[in-house]
Amino acid sequence: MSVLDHDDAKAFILHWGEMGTHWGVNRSVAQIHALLYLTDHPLPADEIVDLLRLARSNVSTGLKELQSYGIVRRVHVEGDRRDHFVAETDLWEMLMRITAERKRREVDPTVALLAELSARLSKDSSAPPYVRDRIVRMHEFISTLGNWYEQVRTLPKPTLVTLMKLGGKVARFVSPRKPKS
Amino acid sequence: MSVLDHDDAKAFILHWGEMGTHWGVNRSVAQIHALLYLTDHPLPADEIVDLLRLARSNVSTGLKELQSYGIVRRVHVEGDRRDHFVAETDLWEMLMRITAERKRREVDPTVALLAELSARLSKDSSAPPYVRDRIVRMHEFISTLGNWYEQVRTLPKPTLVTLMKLGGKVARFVSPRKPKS
DNA sequence: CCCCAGTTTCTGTTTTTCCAGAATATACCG
DNA sequence: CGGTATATTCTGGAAAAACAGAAACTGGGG
Repeated sequence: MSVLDHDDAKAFILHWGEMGTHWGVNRSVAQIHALLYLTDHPLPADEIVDLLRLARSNVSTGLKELQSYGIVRRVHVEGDRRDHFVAETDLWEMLMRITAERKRREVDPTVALLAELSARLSKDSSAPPYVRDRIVRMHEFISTLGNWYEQVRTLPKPTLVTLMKLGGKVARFVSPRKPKS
Repeated sequence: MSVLDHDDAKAFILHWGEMGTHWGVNRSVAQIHALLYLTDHPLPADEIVDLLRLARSNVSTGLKELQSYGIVRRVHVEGDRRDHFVAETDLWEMLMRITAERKRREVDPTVALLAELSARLSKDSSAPPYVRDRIVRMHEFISTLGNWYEQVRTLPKPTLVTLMKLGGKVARFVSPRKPKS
């Protein structure tokens, strides 16, 4: 008796797995996440193995990965020596943690590289000006996005929700010359 | 004589390629994009082949892909029968087009699936309530994000830039009870 | 201090993705 | 209407990623 008895749950897990592959997350990891997300009680690794038909080793690696994102955590279940796992179910929280971790892993190193290249290019008079210009602009752009993200991510969840519901209307605050039309 | 004579340009192109692989974009495609981004004049496919050491066929496929994202376009060069290609250099524009296309390709189908599953689960009394609940919440969440994105993306670029520079300060507009502290 | 359930790391295999070159198609010119 | 230059699609092989199973490790009992 598990969520996998339901075709809709199965469909969700499969889709989530595919989705993962399109965003650079391995299929098994995404499937494990989907399974835990749908389940309302902690699951031990063995059970994940049975349900998703994955090798024990992959489940172990996958769980480690999900924990490093902070969207799955180990919990202890009374009277069972095995580790059990549960997923974050607050979707805002989940999104924030995933984006934060991906920024750390991929965006930050990119910004670091761009900073280095920008610095070197500014001194190198043999570099074509348009190359320098484009690297510098890319650096500024990604840095700015990154800083914006770091600021926004610390806002309280309810504020974020409100802002999102506002949608395009936030623009009113910045361009007061443009009335409701 | 090309941008590839410069080590910094080379480094950028290689890094951009790797970056691609981490986000589900194939390395060649990302490299072609980086090369065109750094170059200040239209390049014909053959030249991309020489510069990046890729097969002609892959360059063709890659360019098609980049064009489908709308971040590279074909231009004609006086006195040359071959197609030439240039990349979008406005980074906001680039970001918007990439995100729009990825939403179309990956997020929209996901929302569609979630809608279907939600609908079916609401009628299926045999489904555990927590499964229904979690699918429904995921559906609402992603839909909301999607709608927010569609609204924001139509805002004029300068407005977006201003909003971004505001950073966390936008929160002031929504929670007026919290002064500057 | 040894045993054993539970977990992680390692290694060879399978699967998937990527890509070079060949084959095919399309546009342009005389 | 050929012929040539350019571009795209197809296909088999190479490279990379994912995975299963075995081996190694860990940490509580007894």
